[in-house]
Amino acid sequence: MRISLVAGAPNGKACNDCAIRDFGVCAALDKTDLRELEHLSRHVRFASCETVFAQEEMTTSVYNLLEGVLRLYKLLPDGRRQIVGFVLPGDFLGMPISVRHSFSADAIGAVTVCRLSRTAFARYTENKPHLLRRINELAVRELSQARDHMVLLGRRSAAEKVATFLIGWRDRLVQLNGPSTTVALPMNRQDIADFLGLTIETVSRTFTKLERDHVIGVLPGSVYLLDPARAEAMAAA
Amino acid sequence: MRISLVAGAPNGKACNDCAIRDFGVCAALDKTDLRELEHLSRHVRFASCETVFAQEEMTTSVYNLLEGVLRLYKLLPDGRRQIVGFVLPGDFLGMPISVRHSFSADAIGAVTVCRLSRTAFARYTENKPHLLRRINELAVRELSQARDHMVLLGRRSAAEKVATFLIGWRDRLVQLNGPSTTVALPMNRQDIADFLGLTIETVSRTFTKLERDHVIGVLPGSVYLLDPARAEAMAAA
DNA sequence: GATGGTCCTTGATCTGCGTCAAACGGGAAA
DNA sequence: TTTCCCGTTTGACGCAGATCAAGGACCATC
Repeated sequence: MRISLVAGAPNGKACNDCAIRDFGVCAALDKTDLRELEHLSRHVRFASCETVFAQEEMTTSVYNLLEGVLRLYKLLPDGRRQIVGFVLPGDFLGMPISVRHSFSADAIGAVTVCRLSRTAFARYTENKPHLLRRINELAVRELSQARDHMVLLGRRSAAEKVATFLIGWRDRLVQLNGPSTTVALPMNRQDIADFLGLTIETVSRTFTKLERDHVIGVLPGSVYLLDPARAEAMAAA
Repeated sequence: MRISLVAGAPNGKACNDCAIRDFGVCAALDKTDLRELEHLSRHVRFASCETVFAQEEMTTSVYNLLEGVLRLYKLLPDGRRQIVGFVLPGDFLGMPISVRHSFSADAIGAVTVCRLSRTAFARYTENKPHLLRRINELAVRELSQARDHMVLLGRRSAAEKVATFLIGWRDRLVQLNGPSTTVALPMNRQDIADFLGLTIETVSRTFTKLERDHVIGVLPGSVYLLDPARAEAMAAA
């Protein structure tokens, strides 16, 4: 975990030209609001495996992810890890329940975030019901995803877990980058295992099995879906 | 699942005298706001095992639980069930992500809910930033609980799951009713199993084992903690 | 008091996934 | 080219928890 690089403040037209302008939290804001927001935000870059914030740390900031991928995870005292989510560009990270973070976030590959002071952002939202509703909407969507993931963790087999993960991840990438035959997997096998409540060996074996069954093809850093329908069926049932 | 009984509209002082006045969503509202809200809400009672709403149904209402306990669950096509939460008085049920419910809610024992039209409530909240912030706060708290539960489902042993459940449930009841030596368990063993991602047999065996180890005492419909420290240690580690 | 139903517990056995251990493969450094 | 490293795969084996099956315990109804 190396020292993070702080980029300069976004220039005058930064927020308006932001890559995630139209689908992040900021989608709820008009040009005037955005101009005000620009003064509160700073772009910050993190190298692979750097920690954006850690469990138990004070929550001083909120974040929008601009580029790259983050993993969010919780650790048990004995070191067992559960990844509670992966964060993609446009996702908002800024609804701390308490003064301390209840999970850690670190970079999978290089990332850029848009960071804002938590208190300044709270003040900013205070009388912007449209923004509050937007944040609400995002929170509720995340809650819904969290519940879906509970079903996966509590009630699905290893093969179903892996298939569900691949389909879900593909759908998120498609929404971001448009259709593609291959599904990039920037996270490693251990991350996938800790997300699905499995071991790395079981994930690896399951990938191999799906490959033998001609459902997927496995490449370094990605997979491609040979039989999307089969994969979707496994994810649904 | 029998027909639900619709109680009369709350009388003039209902909202102000409401049992959950001070800790539900409505805690964010003053007397004037409450008076307005009264016209939008109806108390509805459900008998044990009646369904308040079901997965895939249209979301027409939002709810505050007044009395009793609800279970929230998702079903897989083949019937596997994951309970995603238990609802206690004061809890708010009203943040649908889409036009259809993504989970079902039904009564564990007799319950009373305060029901409001979803659209009327949305209109009501529109220019009440304090209420929006309150709803946000509740959503974020639920999200945090959901993530904790992911850790439990993905990374804990059966004994840890049961201990964590008992401690968590006790804490919620204490917050509601004050300290007590016994922990009421209105839900049955199958519910506990489906909440913890276990089978009913494993839950039963784990209760028996905790009793043999003098951690808990098991009674019909409740348990008491003989060694709360041991139970808490199992829940933490 | 008998009957049936529901929920819970217990025992015997099975199995999916975890654990332990070794080998593979591709990229970086020497 | 060789060596090392690290992420990944594969194999052998073990076990926590699932499955299958049989018994309680309690309660309502007759």
